Amino acid sequence: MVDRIRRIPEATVARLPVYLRSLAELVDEKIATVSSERLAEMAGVNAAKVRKDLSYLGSYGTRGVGYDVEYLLFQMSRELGLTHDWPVAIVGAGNLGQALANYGGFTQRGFPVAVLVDADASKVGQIIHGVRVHHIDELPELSATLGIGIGIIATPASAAQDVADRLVAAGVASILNFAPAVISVPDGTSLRKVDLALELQILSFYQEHRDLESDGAPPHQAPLAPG
Amino acid sequence: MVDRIRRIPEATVARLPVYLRSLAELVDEKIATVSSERLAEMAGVNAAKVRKDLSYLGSYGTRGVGYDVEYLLFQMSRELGLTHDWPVAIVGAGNLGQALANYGGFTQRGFPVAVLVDADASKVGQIIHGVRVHHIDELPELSATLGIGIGIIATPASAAQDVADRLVAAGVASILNFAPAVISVPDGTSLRKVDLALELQILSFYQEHRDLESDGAPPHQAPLAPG
DNA sequence: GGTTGTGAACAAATTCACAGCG
DNA sequence: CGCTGTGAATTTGTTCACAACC
Repeated sequence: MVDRIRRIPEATVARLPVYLRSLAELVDEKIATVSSERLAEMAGVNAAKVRKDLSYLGSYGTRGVGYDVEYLLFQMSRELGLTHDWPVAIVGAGNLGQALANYGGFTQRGFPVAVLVDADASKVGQIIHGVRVHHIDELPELSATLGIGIGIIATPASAAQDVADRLVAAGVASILNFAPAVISVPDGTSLRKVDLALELQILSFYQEHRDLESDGAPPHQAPLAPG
Repeated sequence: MVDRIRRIPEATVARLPVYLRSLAELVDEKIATVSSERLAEMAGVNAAKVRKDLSYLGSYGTRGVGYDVEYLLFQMSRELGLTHDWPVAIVGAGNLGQALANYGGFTQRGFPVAVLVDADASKVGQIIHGVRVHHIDELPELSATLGIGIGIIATPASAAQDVADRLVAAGVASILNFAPAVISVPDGTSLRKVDLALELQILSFYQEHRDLESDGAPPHQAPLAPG
């Protein structure tokens, strides 16, 4: 495979972290090699998809043998940009923001919560789960000083667009939005959304339509969001 | 359009709640009619997609005019199964579970948190944000008594599969999994996943690859997860 | 023999473009 | 005339099936 213009499909990018997690488990179990079949089982997809996905990263497998777990883990980490930490800022120190600040999974996976930010002056100065709350007006300085690469919006929907604008203005180029609102960002800014109630509404649809269908509707299997 | 065998594509189902939210905003603003163009703008998609999506629900628009907001809202609610409440059980009364129990957005959108469930006996009996914690062994009775339709897994990854099995055994047919683990459920059970760290890892990829591409890579625009 | 890597076939989703209708 | 509804075209994603290779 020629090494040029390897644009990785969005659907594949969305699955790479799942493979990564599976590989990390294999490392823990001291397993040195893994087949696409085994990896597929762990990731909850099929083997052809695993092979196709991994092929976008390069030819890192060995025919007749499988993939070297550690080597593949390293290559994938590199491709995902996970060889260094990405400090994040959480905007909104309410219930959700506080819970996220306390969620160990972020730091553990290389996304230390460097700062909490809120518009409410009475919250500023508090230390929540070891993270200091700053006023949102300080975002530009904080962003530069702490090297914030990712902003998490955990505010009410009504504030979300304004917060997004401020994050962008502060130089934060990646945003994860938990507010139940559609927000828009300029080209060059990455945006993903997590809408909790929306997920339940989707489940509601499939529950409501369960065995209403006469003929072999597949049970609902949510794939990972592309992107 | 004949009314038979209207199977709605997964990608469409995943967008319906976004349209629903937009319609609710229009109702608040006392706006009676809306064009696909306007709705598209609010939902952050394009107009052709809105029209195609809505066409799966039926022919509810009027050519030359647009869609009646209230009528469309009603039809969509009905299709999504949101004309009645869906009580949910949250499994795992740790940080995340408690935060979710306290998240007003669920109840407000028709998903009241009826019960928190945990394996830790010392947590049982506590009232967290108005919700009583029960032992996980009580799941079958709770499920039946409270009419639980949806279970939310907010446990560590290591417990997730076991919890899923217990939910299924208790008759809960829809599961939303927050644990960073792949879980499998039998046919007939709906499953969706929200993996917080995974979203950040995807953002990391696009941040790492920003303007590495020579020629017109589109900026990352995360669509909604199909399903 | 066993497993990868990948073209080719297939399926799903998106977008175009315009006929149809109010 | 304006906007919906939808076939057709296009793009994106998945799966198949097998040649290539260890």
